[in-house]
Amino acid sequence: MAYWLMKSEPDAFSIDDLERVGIEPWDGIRNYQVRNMIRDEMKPGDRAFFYHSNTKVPGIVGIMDIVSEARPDPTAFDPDAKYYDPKSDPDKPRWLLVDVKYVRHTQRVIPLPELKADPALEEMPLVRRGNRLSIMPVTEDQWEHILSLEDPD
DNA sequence: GCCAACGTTGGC
DNA sequence: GCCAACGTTGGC
Repeated sequence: MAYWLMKSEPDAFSIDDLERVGIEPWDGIRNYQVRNMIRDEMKPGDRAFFYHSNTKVPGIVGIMDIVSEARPDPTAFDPDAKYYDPKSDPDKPRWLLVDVKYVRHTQRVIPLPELKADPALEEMPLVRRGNRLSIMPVTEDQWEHILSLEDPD
């Protein structure tokens, strides 16, 4: 079982939205490195942090389960979709998604500056300069460490 | 295959 | 809203 961190802008899709719907196709991935990771390494049963990006307080806000294999992202075929890609052919899909399932909110938002300041997390791509991956792997040690930050005492 | 221009991400 | 970083596009 592997661990991940997945970013979403809460204005587009938030942890509260995920709680409401339960299971959601994580669509809109348009980066080859991320696509290859979900295709080759992500498996049902893996667990992920939900991260709010591009918002007033960016940070980790919840936990979810990966509940599907990677499968074609139908929004790539939809001319009206925000992430429509005319080069993605339904017979040979270029973009993939996985389904994610709500587990719970974290006990508090764990803000990015706190993650950045933590020596135990300095290897995380999230806190490294210039990183732009919307999905990234988290080691088991990092996962456990972040969980230990939930309770500020 | 090079690389300038352009678009996107995302913190601040 | 600004802008650094970086991926993609397309002319050559």
